[in-house]
Amino acid sequence: MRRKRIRNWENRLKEEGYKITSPRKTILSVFEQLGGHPNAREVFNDLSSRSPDIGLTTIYRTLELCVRLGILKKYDFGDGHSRYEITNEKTDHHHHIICEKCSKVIEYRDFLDEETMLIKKIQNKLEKKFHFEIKQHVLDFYGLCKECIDKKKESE
Amino acid sequence: MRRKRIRNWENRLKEEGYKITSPRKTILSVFEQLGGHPNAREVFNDLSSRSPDIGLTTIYRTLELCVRLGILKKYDFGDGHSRYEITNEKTDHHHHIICEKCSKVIEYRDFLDEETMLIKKIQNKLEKKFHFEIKQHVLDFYGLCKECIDKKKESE
DNA sequence: TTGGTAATGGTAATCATTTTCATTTAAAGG
DNA sequence: CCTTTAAATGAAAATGATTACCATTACCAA
Ligand SMILES: [Mn+2]
Ligand SMILES: [Mn+2]
Ligand SMILES: [Zn+2]
Ligand SMILES: [Zn+2]
Repeated sequence: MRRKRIRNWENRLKEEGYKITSPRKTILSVFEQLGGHPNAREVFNDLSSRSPDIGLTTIYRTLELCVRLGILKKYDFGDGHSRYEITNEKTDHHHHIICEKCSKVIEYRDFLDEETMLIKKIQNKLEKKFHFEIKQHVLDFYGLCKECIDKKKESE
Repeated sequence: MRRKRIRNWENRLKEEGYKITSPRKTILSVFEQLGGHPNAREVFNDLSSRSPDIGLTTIYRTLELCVRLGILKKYDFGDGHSRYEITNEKTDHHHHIICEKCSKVIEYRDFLDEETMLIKKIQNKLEKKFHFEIKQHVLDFYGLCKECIDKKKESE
């Protein structure tokens, strides 16, 4: 089991009958290289020099397509625009800590064992009680990052 | 300790030097009576017959003001518009189960004891590790509600 | 009761995202 | 390789939520 299929997302597209196009390759490369949680415009800006021919429309379309196919995850951290993140073994499930002041996002995936177990337990309880079929969960913490705490102290 | 201050939000406004106006009373009454998680337009529609003189602008302003003062909580369930909910003893902290198909929201607050304790524990760990000051958290589950599961089965 | 100031509401402006439609391109065959 | 054809693209216009402006109104402290 060496490095598993590079550009695994090309397969996903083919599987579903979508074409592997130049814009799609370029847009996905942004996620493979930069990582993080860019929004549509940030992807657009990042590409503006390298590929000024790719329209913002196509970026939006590609991002949403990839979300539908599970290639990207879509997040809303409450700052007014959707953010996207590539799905793969490394970035798979994790939780976020978000600064309410500067929107910095820290992600962590070194869950306590209890953390994972308990969430499964809660999920089972809820599925039975409310007859839901639960697909995923979001556990995000909101607060102030170190920098914003310091800034706040100074200005007081 | 009988029922604590009715319309406690009037005090909050005064405390912060804001005026108790007719539109503000009316808008907050929607939350006291209807409950739920309405968005700005739904509040506007609900008021359209009773108080057709209140502008959508004022509703947006009032909602955001109340969020700043902690009178309302603001949520984003990913369906494209912010939703608001009144904060009080009864509705205080709870988690959500959201249907990804029809956007139905169920809320629950009968946490397992472990649930509450573990979240505190995780929060402490994170505060130390990342030097954050964590103010709140969101634990929401996403999936399909009973009705949407049934509909899906039928159409197959 | 009244003056000063915050609040309001209509309208225009923003901003993210979607739709439309004419043009281009991937990829399946030949 | 060359054609064919539906899918994909990009520019521009449309949409929908939220915000900014500004002239007018209404709290409320004096
Ligand atoms: Mn992340
Ligand atoms: Mn709720
Ligand atoms: Zn910060
Ligand atoms: Zn549903």
